[in-house]
Amino acid sequence: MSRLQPVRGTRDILGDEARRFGHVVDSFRRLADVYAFEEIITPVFEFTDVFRRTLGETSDVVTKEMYSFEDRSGEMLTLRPEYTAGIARAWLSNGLAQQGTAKLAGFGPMFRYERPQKGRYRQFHQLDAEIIGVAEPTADIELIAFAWQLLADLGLADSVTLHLNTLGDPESRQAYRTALVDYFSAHRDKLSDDSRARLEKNPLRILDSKDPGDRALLGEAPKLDAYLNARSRDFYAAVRGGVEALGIPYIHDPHLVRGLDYYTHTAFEFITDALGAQGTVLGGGRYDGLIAQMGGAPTPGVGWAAGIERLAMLLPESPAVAPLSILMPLGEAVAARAWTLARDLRAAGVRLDIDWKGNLKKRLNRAARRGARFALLLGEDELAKDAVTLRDLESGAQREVPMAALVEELESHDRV
RNA sequence: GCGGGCGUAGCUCAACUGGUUAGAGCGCCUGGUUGUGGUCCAGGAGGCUGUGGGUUCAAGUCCCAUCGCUCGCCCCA
Repeated sequence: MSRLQPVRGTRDILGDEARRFGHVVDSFRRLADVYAFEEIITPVFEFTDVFRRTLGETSDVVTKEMYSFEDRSGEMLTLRPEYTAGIARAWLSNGLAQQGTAKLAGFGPMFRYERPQKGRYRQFHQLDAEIIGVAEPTADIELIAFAWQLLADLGLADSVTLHLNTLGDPESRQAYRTALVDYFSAHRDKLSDDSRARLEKNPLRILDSKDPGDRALLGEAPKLDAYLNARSRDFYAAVRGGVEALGIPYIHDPHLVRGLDYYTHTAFEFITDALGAQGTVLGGGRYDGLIAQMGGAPTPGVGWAAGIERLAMLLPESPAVAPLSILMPLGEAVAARAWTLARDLRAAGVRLDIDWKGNLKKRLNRAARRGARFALLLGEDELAKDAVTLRDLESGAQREVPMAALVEELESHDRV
């Protein structure tokens, strides 16, 4: 047992959970296509530098939270902790700049070496959507529209809240940062230990501290609004205008921040209170500085990512499955016909399983407990007539149906 | 990396202050004779009590360590 357990923070997804997971992915892919995003599938691991360059050498993230290892040829590799860096790398590797704007969407496993919590695993899965090459707020709005429609399609419109903020352009952001450092430095003795460390490494993060003492200081703290230049103000106004035009409810959240320097302008998160401390279900923002920081020509970008497991957990109900039919061949003599019949029904899209084993009583019993809708009995009597006995497991009614008419018969019942 | 709670069949849980072959329900399998279900009856499989040490005549029960789960903190790209 001990050796057969999964690695810490990893897990098997099966049964109803797998159905929910699949439903989230299906909804995302359908909508990504409708919004005219191209699918992009990037490797699950990259050279460590790809992530290190985007995150900065000193951050906790690099030093203790990436799944890094050396391969046999001595290369330092890292299992991707997020999608964006890989997409940015792919954009550069493939010379996609030549094609102008790119709207890219993908999903898959991500890896972070951290202590598991509710809805937070070492291997988890994300949906991701990015627009690269558009400097205008239209891209931000389109991404939020996409995200909102996805959440609404999943039945989550009422259980999440959109939090929206701006970090301003680099000039505004820097001015604000300086003001914040000045302010908190003056109150250094009242800050929590954690926030004193943040003062050095990541002052914006003090704004979303959970420490009550820190929070008490926020009231008097400088507000970003006062430091936004005209360009930044206009940009944010345009994003808000778009979101409002679409009728998407949101709250302006001045404490919603991003720590890294390449983030600019828009930051947004869809948050639920149903998942404890891990309430963000979908988050994103603009990262105009990222591609330049990776070594490419300065290129604007916006995107978001969403945790598939978290979305799956929040689904109000299990996804519907198509009615299940079970073919029950009775006796050796009908085996060959059972195979061809099953093949034809499946080719026509009927969801069908075959139960070969046990007496009929056992088989009907099993079928009922599986929640099957129809039993198809094929014995020698039926074979002689080129028919099956079709039994409705809900009503108990049954009658003989010619094989040729089966597909139509099953489909008409599907709609009941 | 730090702190709190918890680990007994697939699942939900029992086992008096340490005391003999660790039990129950659900689920699963088989049977109750030939092709008609969810009920009922009978039987069966399935546990090195997470793992490794220690204390004791005796450990599921006490102690230590470790692994895992869980709720938070740090972090959240």
